[in-house]
Amino acid sequence: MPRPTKHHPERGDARTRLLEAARSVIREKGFAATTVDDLCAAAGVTKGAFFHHFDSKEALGVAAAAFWAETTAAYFRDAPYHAPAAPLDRVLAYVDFRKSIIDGDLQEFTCLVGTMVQETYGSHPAIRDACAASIFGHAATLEPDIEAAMAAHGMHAGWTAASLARHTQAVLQGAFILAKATGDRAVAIESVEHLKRYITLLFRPPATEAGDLPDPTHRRRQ
Amino acid sequence: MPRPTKHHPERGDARTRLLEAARSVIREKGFAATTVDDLCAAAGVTKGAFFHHFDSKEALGVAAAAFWAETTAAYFRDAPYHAPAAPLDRVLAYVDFRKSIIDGDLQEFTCLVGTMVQETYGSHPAIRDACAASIFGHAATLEPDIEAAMAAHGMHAGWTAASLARHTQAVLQGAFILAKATGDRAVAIESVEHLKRYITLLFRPPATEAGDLPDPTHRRRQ
DNA sequence: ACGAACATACCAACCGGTTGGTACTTTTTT
DNA sequence: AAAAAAGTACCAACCGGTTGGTATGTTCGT
Repeated sequence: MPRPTKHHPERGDARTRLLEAARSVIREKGFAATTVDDLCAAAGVTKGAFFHHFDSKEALGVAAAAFWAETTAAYFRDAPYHAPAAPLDRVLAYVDFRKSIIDGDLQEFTCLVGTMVQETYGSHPAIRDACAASIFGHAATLEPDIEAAMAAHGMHAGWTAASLARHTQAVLQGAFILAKATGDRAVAIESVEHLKRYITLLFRPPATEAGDLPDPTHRRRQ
Repeated sequence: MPRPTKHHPERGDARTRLLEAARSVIREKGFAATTVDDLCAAAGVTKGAFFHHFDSKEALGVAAAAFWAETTAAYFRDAPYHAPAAPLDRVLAYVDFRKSIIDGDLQEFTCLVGTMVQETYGSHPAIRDACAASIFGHAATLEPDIEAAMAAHGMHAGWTAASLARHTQAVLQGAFILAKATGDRAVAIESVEHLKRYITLLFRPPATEAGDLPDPTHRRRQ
């Protein structure tokens, strides 16, 4: 492959191409099983270029997690689920959106950092931290809507907005694992539907026992 | 290290020791990053013994998943959560039990097959299938109690007992990932508590509007 | 005696990382 | 403004340790 870049390359520089290659190859094979040569071949660069941009394979892992955090943040920031006026509807629209993007091949909808952190949490703390920042940074973007929904429904629950936000990510990560095990995304979609049902039930006022007075601070919405 | 086995070894034969070593080492480092030498060292055997019992590293992965399925099946079969008389209480007791065993170090409570399947689903179908059998085999043990609970509560839900059983496993697998990312099991416990809340809400009769009569057959929609 | 259960020694391929170099751009000096 | 110096981006070839796997024993129970 003749040099595609003349330092004003048309298809991105080597660093970006390596990060994009890492995104797809690591999602398919995992971090440890992905060799530096794999990444170089997928990116169409040589090893020299790899180690020019990254001090080590571990450094690439950290950069790949950061790259993932950036690109997904932009993707979700521009996604349509922020439109609904009611905060609870935005939360539910997020879940629906996550469900809708479980489509195509496994390596297209699964989570790079969820995959990587399982392999690296013990041996590569730097990668683990970068993955954690991506996961919990994304979870944190859900908190304002959840908190607003809790306020709008006058809830004083035994759980926090932050913990529910984290739980949504746990369900998604677990759904990806089950999908990888079956090779079928249906089982992932199923779990996301359970998650949506959970959130719906959380914000539904409790059943009134005979003799109970409905709590007027529990506003219902549907 | 002088030979510890005299063919009636006191601490198990080489095959079992290798499987036990695989259980702990792979949970810590992942499948790909675990070398055959790692396993031999942890088991206190030589490579000759390894390849006497397993045709390849992949074959060990399959056997480790099967070993995991067997040992966990026995562990859960004898666990105390089967005691409650009411089926829903047994389901909730299962969730409580899973919560209670999230204790100690990460590699002691996380799931071997959940870790392995992420790395191997693309490259080692045999391991993936063995992992899937373990996960969904365990999920299936929950179905009778869930089904009995649905019947006892007269539910006609938009979800099946099997799908809820699978969802519990998704939540657990996701909880393990988050725990690995933070290094703190608290976030895993939190998600299991959300799961318990979900199941509780699922089986709670819907809110009654003012003037509504509680429906004795707790109909469910959606 | 014979096969199952190990051990020892070894290998070829592979893998992360290095070396030394080229082409091009930017900055500094004059 | 031109030349010199320094820096960036990348490449091809190479290196030494590691890895999964093998070939060939040796021990032990029956």
